[in-house]
Amino acid sequence: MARGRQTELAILGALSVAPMTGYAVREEIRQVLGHFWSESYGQIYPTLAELQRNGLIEAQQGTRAGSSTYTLTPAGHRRLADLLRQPQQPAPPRNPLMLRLFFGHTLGAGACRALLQQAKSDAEQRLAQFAAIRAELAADPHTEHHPYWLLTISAGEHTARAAIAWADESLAALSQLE
Amino acid sequence: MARGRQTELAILGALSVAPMTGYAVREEIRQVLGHFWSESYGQIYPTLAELQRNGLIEAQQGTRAGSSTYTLTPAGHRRLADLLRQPQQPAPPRNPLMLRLFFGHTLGAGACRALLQQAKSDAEQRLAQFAAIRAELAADPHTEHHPYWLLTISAGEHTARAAIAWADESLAALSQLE
DNA sequence: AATATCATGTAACATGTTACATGATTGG
DNA sequence: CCAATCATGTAACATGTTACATGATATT
Repeated sequence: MARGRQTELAILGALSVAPMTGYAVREEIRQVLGHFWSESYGQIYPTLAELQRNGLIEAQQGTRAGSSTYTLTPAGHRRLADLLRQPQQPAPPRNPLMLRLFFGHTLGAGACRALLQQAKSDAEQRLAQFAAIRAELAADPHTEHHPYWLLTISAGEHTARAAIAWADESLAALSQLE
Repeated sequence: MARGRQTELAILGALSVAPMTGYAVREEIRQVLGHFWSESYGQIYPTLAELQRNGLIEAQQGTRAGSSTYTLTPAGHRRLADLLRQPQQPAPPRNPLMLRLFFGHTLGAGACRALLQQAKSDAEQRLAQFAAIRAELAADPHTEHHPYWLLTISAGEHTARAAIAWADESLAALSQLE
């Protein structure tokens, strides 16, 4: 019980933007928060049930038979504000790319180059996706949320550009090694 | 069984640098890989036992009664090289800071500013730590590993600098909002 | 002698994904 | 009518942390 506060926060947050079904919560998180968050059905449905039991959300009849659209109650809004204010527990870092490069001597210079090139092209793809999201946001401005959503996109862009610069530098350094 | 390949990889990698006890493996990962990896005792000791059963590592009598120093066997070296070559399963992203900023409208501009300032000062501290690690590495160069270890430090530095620039930009943007 | 650090190990708990089962509705 | 998508839910599995129990050795 007491499903992860993080999951609770993500779900209450999604429902604070608009009422929706569990399925839609998952899609929303995948498509909108996808660059920095994720939740699976195995987390979402049990958490929705618990939130409802605790009176933080209410179910309305959805557009289909057997489907429910959930809405935040006033208590749910308060709970969301409360969770947002609690300190983030920093997830222990686990970066599989760095773990491999750290043992680059054993892995070999060629394989390291391949990893770096992959990392660079991943970052470039992310940059393109962020550009697309920016365009979407500009077309349909959710006034209150807009500036904050731009903040998170900007973070993704800064990180991606840093990754590209680092990969270029590192590829050059590896070339010099031979 | 079949403890996470990631954990296996981290432990075999640590032992490939030098033979050591389980306790030392944990310390090594905390202090040397700490910026991009972590393992707990609950993972390390069972994994060491399994690696030994599978003949990938060997135990020697440690300096103390009841303690074991583990060394890679030739099979262990092959296994490490094999694991390093396998594709990284990308851990689903979970960035609690971004999750909070995304709901910044509900959280409030003041609290967002505090989060950004904290993020900036964290990044500055990381930069200082990386500078210290660079100095240490320069004093005692592990010839073969050296260039690869620098790669991972450089990644941390690029990321930290990007975080600082992003935080500054975002703080300015939030100020304009009022 | 007391305290800190080195060292091993596990049980209880927390968290999270995957794969499956099930069925309604929509669009071609 | 058939396929894709919407929708709910759970059981089995995988992963990982925390807290505790235990004791040896080093340091002061």
